[in-house]
Amino acid sequence: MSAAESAVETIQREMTIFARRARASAGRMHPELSLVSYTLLGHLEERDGCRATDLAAHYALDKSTVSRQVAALERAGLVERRVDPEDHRVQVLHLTDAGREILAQVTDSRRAAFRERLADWPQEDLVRFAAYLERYNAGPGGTGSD
Amino acid sequence: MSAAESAVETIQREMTIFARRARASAGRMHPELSLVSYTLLGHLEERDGCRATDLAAHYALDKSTVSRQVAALERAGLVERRVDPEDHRVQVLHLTDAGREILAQVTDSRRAAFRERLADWPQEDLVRFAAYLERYNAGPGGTGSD
DNA sequence: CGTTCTAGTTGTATAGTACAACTTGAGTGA
DNA sequence: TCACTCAAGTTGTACTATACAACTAGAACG
Repeated sequence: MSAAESAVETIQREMTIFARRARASAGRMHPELSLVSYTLLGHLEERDGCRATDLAAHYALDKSTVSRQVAALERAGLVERRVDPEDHRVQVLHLTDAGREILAQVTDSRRAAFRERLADWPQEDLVRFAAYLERYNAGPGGTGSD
Repeated sequence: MSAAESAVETIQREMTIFARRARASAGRMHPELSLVSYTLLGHLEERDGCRATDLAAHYALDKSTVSRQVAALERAGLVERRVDPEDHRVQVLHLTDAGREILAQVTDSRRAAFRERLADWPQEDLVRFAAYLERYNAGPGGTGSD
């Protein structure tokens, strides 16, 4: 096997390990906000509100899954639903102030954890690693882990 | 914000994106072998057999989780348990031929996906990216995404 | 020996997910 | 206008992955 092929295999394996760990630890780190909830909240902030169907499509989740996630987030007071006056089937989801606050908090704490984990990395390596990750995620979608 | 801090933030964001995408797609790609099972099988092949406890420690899984996963894999005929003659508490897990075959199949298909995604990367970058990921995952546990 | 440690299993509970059946509202063609 | 079809969400149900706690069985060491 060439060095490139073996590197691809390593990348595949390590990304897989990371994905599994991320999910497991997200729950422990932030019992109030699972990785999915965090992601959905982030999406709502980014888009400044959207429909449940959009979330389902964007994250390849079943609409029932999104429905229950949103219901939980609403129960927790982190999002609110506003019925679209144009189409009464549609509920436009918005972050509440509390939701915005928790999202910011979790983002901070996640960032702190990453920072600690990467504390002894030389800056040059951090920058290069970050660039590789961006390049990977920005790459042609659909075939990798998308 | 320093370049190092901004790099940390990028790493956090991109890793999160990756994790979310991987989670969404892992199950759909290989219905016959979950992400966890695949990872465990891969570990067994790499180490040429190991104990359930080692798997649990290495992947930060509860021993009960590993126990059930292994039981399922054994039921499927993909691994076999050999009681350690030195210590009868220990079961050394080994891939069966069927396990090796399925692992190879799934690895091929996953590798193809990754290879396609990484097709236009210079080998030098692949090797460095792989090294960074290994280093990240091997890093001090508990705080990042471990 | 008995105590304590280790490897693994089993009981129980929870979260996240999918699929299917349903409800409600919107659009559309005769 | 009315019936039919399509779209957005909800709810019933089932399954998987997971953790934690309680347990069994074997080993190690005094």
